[in-house]
Amino acid sequence: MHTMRKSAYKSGVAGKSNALKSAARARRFRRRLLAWYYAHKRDLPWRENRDPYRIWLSEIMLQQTRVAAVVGYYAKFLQRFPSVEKLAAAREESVLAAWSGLGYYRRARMLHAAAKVLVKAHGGIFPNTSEDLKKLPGIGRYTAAAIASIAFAQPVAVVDGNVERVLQRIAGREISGEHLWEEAQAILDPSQPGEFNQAMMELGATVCVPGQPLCHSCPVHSSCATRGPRQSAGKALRLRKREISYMLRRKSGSFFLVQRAKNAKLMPGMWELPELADKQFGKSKALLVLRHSITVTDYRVKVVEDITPEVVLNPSTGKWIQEGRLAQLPLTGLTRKILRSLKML
DNA sequence: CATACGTGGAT
DNA sequence: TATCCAAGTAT
Repeated sequence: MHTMRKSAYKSGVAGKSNALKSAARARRFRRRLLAWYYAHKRDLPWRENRDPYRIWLSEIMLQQTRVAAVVGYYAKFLQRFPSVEKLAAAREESVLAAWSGLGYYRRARMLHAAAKVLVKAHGGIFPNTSEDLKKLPGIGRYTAAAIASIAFAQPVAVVDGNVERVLQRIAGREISGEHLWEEAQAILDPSQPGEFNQAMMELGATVCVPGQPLCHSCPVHSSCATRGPRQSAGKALRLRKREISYMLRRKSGSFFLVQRAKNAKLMPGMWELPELADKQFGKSKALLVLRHSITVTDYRVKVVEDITPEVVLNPSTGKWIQEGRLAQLPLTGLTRKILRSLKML
């Protein structure tokens, strides 16, 4: 049996929620939500068991990433790194290669770093409390609570984007910062925290969605103060626009690729097609033009055939890579997308 | 507390 | 086409 830390859930024990004003209402909410969850939950691969390694991996992959995008990566990653020991023993480049295309590559580096800590300092055994899990690289407050509740049944609530939206709609008002965590903890069913947390997120992801929520299908609509769209507090951040061109050099089954600087802020150490100097955009015939956005910039991307190499920005870091080796290399998502568009991957 | 970090599907 | 935004974390 694991040790509970008072600080981790003290605010919830009294069951004081502003969103659900009485204990009776909170109980009804829990009962209806969980009944709905058991009947409607999606059959997802990380719900097969409570293996903390599998739960952990799923939670890291799901950070800011849709379920649909994760499912395929999850299966392949588990096949490649079936245990925390295997992951810890791997080279970082292999881990990044398995992550290539999923985005937010820092997650993969921190996952790898955390695996090494787990094996070296914890004998490969996962801490079973939110507080201790949070000490590992890449595990913040949300992920720590998710793993602790799902894998170890620790009664700690999670707050992610889904839970935040559900709580706001239920309460019918803005809730922010620490108050969100207090509300979530107050509503949590402490007897089945992992299922309850997942039920809240499932509701937010499939019913209580942004925009037009499916209130007619909602198991807790009678508890809800909003029952409809919220006024969006839209903080539309403008994407910068930029043009960029890459060169495709191909020779007897090999591609010429360059490695990004190890200390680059964006995708350090990952491999991509050689980039051409800015002024080269539009000067030669495009093999392919596509759009691609990377965090805060919206790129118009042009891929040209092999032309004068002196306009290549960073040729010295380049290498000829055999076609068959591409899968083992940490390619950027954009490079992957380009090669796939050209049927070369 | 604001910002950067990737990508692709939904609206 | 343009914008939103998804099971967040680190700085």
